[in-house]
Amino acid sequence: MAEAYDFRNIEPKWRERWEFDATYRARSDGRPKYYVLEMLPYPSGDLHVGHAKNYSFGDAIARMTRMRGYDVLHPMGFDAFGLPAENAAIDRGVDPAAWTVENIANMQRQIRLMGTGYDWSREIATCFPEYYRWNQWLFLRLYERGLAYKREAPVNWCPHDKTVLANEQVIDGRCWRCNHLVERRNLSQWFLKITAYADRLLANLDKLEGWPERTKTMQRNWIGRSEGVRFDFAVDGLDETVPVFTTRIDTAFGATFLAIAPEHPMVARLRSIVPPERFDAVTAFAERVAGKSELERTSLLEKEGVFTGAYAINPLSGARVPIYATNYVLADYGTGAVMGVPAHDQRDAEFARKYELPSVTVVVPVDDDRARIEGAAFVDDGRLTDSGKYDGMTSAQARVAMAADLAQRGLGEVTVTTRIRDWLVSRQRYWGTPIPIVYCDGCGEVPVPDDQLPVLLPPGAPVDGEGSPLARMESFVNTTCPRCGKPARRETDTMDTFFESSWYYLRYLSPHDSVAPWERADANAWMNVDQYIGGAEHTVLHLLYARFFYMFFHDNRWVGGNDEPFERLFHQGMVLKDSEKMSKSRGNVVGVDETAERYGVDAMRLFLLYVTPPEDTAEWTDEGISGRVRFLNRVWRACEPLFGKPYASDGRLPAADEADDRTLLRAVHVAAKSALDETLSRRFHFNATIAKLDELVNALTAAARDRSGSPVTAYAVHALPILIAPFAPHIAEELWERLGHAVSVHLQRFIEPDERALAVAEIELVVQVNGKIRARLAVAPDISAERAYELAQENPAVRAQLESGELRKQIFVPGKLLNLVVS
RNA sequence: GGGGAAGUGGCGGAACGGUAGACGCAGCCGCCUCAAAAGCGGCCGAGGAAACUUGUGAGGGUUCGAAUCCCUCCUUCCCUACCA
Repeated sequence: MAEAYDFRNIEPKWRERWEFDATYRARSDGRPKYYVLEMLPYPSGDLHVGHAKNYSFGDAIARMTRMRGYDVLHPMGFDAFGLPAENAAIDRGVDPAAWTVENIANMQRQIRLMGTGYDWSREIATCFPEYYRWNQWLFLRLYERGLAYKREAPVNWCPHDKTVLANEQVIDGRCWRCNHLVERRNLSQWFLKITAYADRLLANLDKLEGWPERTKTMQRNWIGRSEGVRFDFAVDGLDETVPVFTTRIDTAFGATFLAIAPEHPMVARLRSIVPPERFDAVTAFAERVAGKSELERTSLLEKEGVFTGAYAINPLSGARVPIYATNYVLADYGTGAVMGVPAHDQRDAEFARKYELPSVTVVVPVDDDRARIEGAAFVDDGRLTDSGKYDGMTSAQARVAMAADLAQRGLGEVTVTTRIRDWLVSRQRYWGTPIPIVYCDGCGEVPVPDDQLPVLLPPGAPVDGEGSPLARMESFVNTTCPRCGKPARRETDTMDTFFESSWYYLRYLSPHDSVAPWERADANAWMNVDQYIGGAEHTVLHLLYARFFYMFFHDNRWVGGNDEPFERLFHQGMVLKDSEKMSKSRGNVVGVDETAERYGVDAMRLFLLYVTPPEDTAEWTDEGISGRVRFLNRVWRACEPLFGKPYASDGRLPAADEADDRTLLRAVHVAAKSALDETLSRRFHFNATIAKLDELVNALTAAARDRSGSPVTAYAVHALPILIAPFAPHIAEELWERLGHAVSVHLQRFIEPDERALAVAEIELVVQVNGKIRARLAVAPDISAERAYELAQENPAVRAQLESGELRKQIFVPGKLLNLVVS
């Protein structure tokens, strides 16, 4: 009995060889470049088959592209700063650096175990000074241009743990660790001015043709550009105005109150003109609302408010309306104040009903037959009424006219408001990049000079969850002012880890550079990322931040080409087990280690690519992967007869005269064409390609029974390792070697689909009568319409149908079908 | 409330206006075997003995022809959410 396919020996053997031979290193040798990248992973725990799906997919694309003659850059690294390491430190007293290094080692081992073809010579880990010094360098460049700045902002603060919490660490308004109510505190925070790029981030989306439409839509919504009018309400009895923003200025005559955020600066200034008890009530309400986390505050459906005791004058209608402090107006969107129009805004309607404020209809539907829903505001455009000189105008006309009038009176202007806010990048945390700023009593805020970078993250900080560890390290805090040399204090906040991941794709290009984060020449050579792969959960955060950074780099001429980093984007789907997301708490995690040990890596990779199209959610089943193990065994047996016979095929297309040979030859090229088509179309539906490989192996199995010695069989056997190489790299390499080849199968050219091999001698021509199939005729592929019609008439079933009426029309699709229209 | 994606056999899926269900999983039958496993061959949407009829969430439309394009509705999943 011949030797069976033994993945336990074969797979590790080839991984070592590839590593030793640097098989997957990008060469920069003049071939066209291709940069394929999976999103920078966080090195957490063990990999499961969900991760494996992502890596199998990216690796298949990289391998296919390399075999098509491209110089492929496919790097890997680790997003190594962040909370899990710090939490491990807090909970178990371990050193975050040691914990992270250990995790990286394990994850590297597992990624290598998968046989992925990364260029490890370019590996990065963001927690090392060689990387994060460039974070600091980039931060300083942003700072110099006014794009990084510090201001007071409300953050989640746990009074018990004395620390700031991320939004996701606030559960039902309480601290996830100690369960104390979280407060919102105004703290001085660092921001990046992404809003300065809002218009460009939005406009450029139209150019990103290789991005999924839904991702672009989500980014558009996130940026949330609204065109409207900003105009001023005068406060009655006070020489002050409250600006409001609205997209529906046409409803201005329907404003029956003015709603302002409790944090609005006007609240304090009303003290002099309102009764003291009203002022106290407003202050109490503001404190109550402000103490709540944004999460809790916005998830409250009930609208609440307090009358301030003051009134404002509507500049258009002249109406005097009460000013309310409310919980549903956000302080940091628009102007923090809105005109309340119960008749034409659903939120205002709910608020007005609760506080018994009047509703005045000023827009009526143009076609009145639409059924009105009781209690609902009429929010559509219509025709104006009870709006003074604007009566009779359409909403669109009124918007123009009112904006013009306000502008002329100097009381308002057409303006644009965006939903996106500046990016809060400072964290009162330890395990991150120190922000390179020094505070000096004499000089103020002083940036650390480039030649003093990196500001090292000091070891041995008190990481115990009791507030900012760096702030409690005297040795870190105390320094000298870079400007005047006097004693000064360091900034003790660290950066959000999204900072690192906003530019890492450039560091791969010059990974060991010690004079710049990357070389412009390298960026010119490799950017853009041709294919970016990652989960849809990063749609608005990472992908927006990275685009913002890249625009900044482009504006500074640090990169050439266009101002978008990612040419094409692909969101891979998840892998479920028992129809549920894999998680430790559910106990349904299918690990990479166990799966590789049990079934082999190649079978795992094949199954993950085969079970669904890559963008779909897949379901893990043990039966499913068993099918791929069977497939690989069949592949092995098909090739086995030619082991050690290097001259059985020279790889050139053999003549195929017999029908069986032609079928086999065709199966080879159908599979090759599928792989190529899926790659070129960027659908990457390799599940369809692998199905064609199944058919090829079925054909080979049949051939082995009948005529194992034919030149076409030998050709197909030699083609098979090349065809499966992108998907099952280990077995492909082993077979290739056993078939007598010395150079890696992964450095071979992929099989170019050949028209002669794809051609068939005979096709089945479908004959329809009035669209219903009545016959299938075996004919030559190039049969003419006339001849097809003649043959169709000879067919009894067709003839019977034709007799039922008169032939009106013939539709002939060459090589496919003939449709006869009879009536 | 807003946005997006998707509904095809027992299951995963294939079919980018032209033969619906490729390929695989599960199941059934056979060969091989003392037997089992593995392997190999065959069957496998529904109704029907067959001819044939019917069938891609529901309904309508466009077309010689629709799973595919358009409209209405239903269902599921994902994202987002008091954004004025």
